[in-house]
Amino acid sequence: MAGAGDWPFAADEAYADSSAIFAELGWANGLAVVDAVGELLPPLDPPGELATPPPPPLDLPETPAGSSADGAASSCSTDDADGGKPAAASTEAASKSLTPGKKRARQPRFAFMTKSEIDHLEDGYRWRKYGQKAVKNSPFPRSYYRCTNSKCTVKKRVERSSDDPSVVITTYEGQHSHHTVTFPRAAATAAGFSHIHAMAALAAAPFSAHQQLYSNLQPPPPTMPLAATTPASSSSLLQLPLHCNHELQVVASCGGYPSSSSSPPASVLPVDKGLLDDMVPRAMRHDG
DNA sequence: CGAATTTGACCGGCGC
DNA sequence: GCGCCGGTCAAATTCG
Repeated sequence: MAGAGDWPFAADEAYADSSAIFAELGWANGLAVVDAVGELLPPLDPPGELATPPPPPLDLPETPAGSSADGAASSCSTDDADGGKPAAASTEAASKSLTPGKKRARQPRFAFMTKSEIDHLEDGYRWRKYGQKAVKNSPFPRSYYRCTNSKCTVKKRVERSSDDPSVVITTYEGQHSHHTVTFPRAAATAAGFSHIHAMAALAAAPFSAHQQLYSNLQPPPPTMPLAATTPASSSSLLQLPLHCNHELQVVASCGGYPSSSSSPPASVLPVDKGLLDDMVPRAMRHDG
């Protein structure tokens, strides 16, 4: 597929720490941080400090986003495992159940940080925890979840930032092959989970959408097809075209809001229309 | 009773 | 070659 090379997580294994992913995205000044109450939070204080250990020079082996306009294309999709250096551990363990010589295709990853006291945030999908590991340099364990849909291979990792325990780092891997099972839309809205929902929706969006998103995120913003009507000089509002002809607005805080306002501009507010609900045609909302 | 979680073991890649 | 580490498996346990 063309353009897949835009995926910045080519050699995701290089990102020892999830925060490094953001750094790579140029979000070091303020990751996509949302609060469980639905408010987009200003960039975490010491910008970049979230990257627990100073993000090492991300010298991606040979699949850096951009090393190839279309060559590294596969880097993100699945077979990049061969393109870049073999995954440190995300695949081999799985290879246990695979025939020798066959590596599990690596899935694209999408990570975001959420300020919340809850580790495992509701995102509309059902997950089953299959492991928990202590993380080096972090007092908090990392939990591994897998989508309960047997046909869905999406996984997600949840861990707390060692620098800011109030921040939960969620990393999705793969795409859902189905749609959200159930989600208390009203409750979610009431609880202000819109942003989280949006992020989760992103994780569920077609990969092409991811690419779109990331290509938009790539700094410096080229001719960003932004819908932002406000001086999004420091924050970026992205419109993510989805397959169902709806648009999901995602806020990527890249340095805070315009100094003039302490809250997100109206146009940056979450779409309060039931993100997944609107994204997913009702007819398609059958599990599996 | 079935589903989900917990937890220790195991595997393989990587760095030294 | 060895030890560390991340990721996964699977049996045991807990929960609804």
